Amino acid sequence: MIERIQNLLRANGIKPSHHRIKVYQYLIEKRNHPSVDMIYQELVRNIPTLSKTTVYNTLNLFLEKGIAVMITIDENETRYDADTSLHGHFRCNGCEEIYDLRLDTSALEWESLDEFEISESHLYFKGLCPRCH
Amino acid sequence: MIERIQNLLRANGIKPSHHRIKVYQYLIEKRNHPSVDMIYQELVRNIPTLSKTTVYNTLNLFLEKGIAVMITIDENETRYDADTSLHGHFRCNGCEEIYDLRLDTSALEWESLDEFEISESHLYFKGLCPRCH
DNA sequence: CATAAAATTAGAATGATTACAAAAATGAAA
DNA sequence: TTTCATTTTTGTAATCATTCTAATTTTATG
Repeated sequence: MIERIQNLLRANGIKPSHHRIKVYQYLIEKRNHPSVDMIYQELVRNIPTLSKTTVYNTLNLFLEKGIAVMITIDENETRYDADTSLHGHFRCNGCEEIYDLRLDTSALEWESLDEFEISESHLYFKGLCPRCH
Repeated sequence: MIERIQNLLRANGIKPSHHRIKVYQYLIEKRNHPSVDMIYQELVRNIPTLSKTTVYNTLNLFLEKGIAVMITIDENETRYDADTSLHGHFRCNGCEEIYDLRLDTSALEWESLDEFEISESHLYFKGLCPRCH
């Protein structure tokens, strides 16, 4: 597992330090679209010297190298996702859970965007999830 | 014009004060998806006593009453739009312009969302616009 | 005019994020 | 192993958008 992460990081031009591996592992194991603080609070339990700045630095590096994406579904905290494939999100206003929305990518090939060069696509909804509805 | 705005505000349960009318007028005339600061800088030229807090209060009231929506396409500043119809946005990484994307709303009726009650939909892209491309 | 309610203001507080410079860890060469 | 340069990490301070709060001004009403 760790080794697979190391290879993935290296393949994307990221030196696989212990902290970086742990942050990436958190993202792919929890799949919970965490904020910086959520990652920090979890990891600091095992890495007492961890600095929140390191989590910021690491995530910004992941974004830059394209192995994670930023989600702006929460107005005051950035969320992160290691699933960089084209998909949407749903944030429940009741339980605050963020769901992944697998979607027919053909629906996202818009007509009038011919001349536009798209580098990022963001799609999300808010409302109530089945459990809270 | 002013009168039409007054009626619209009143119809949505908002007392049409001078400041509120001006903020709303800015939104519908400029159609530029402004930040709070952009609105403030423009209006303060004619209303020297204007406070930025008032712009914040006013926009939050508009959101609450449903006559404007928040756009999170800019990572560090919230943008606003008085067009509350379902449409997307495109932010050019070159000129920073935010374009409206009229889109086939049928494409946004996703399959697996049956049990979810949607109250907000957000769709945006980033990249290069035709001029900057 | 008087008075209560609502709107506006200014400044302080909050909180997420970034900047920065020092300290620690890493890795290669001798 | 030791040295030395490079990279990573750290802690603190700075930044900046937004909200809070309490005072002031404006508005509407009797």
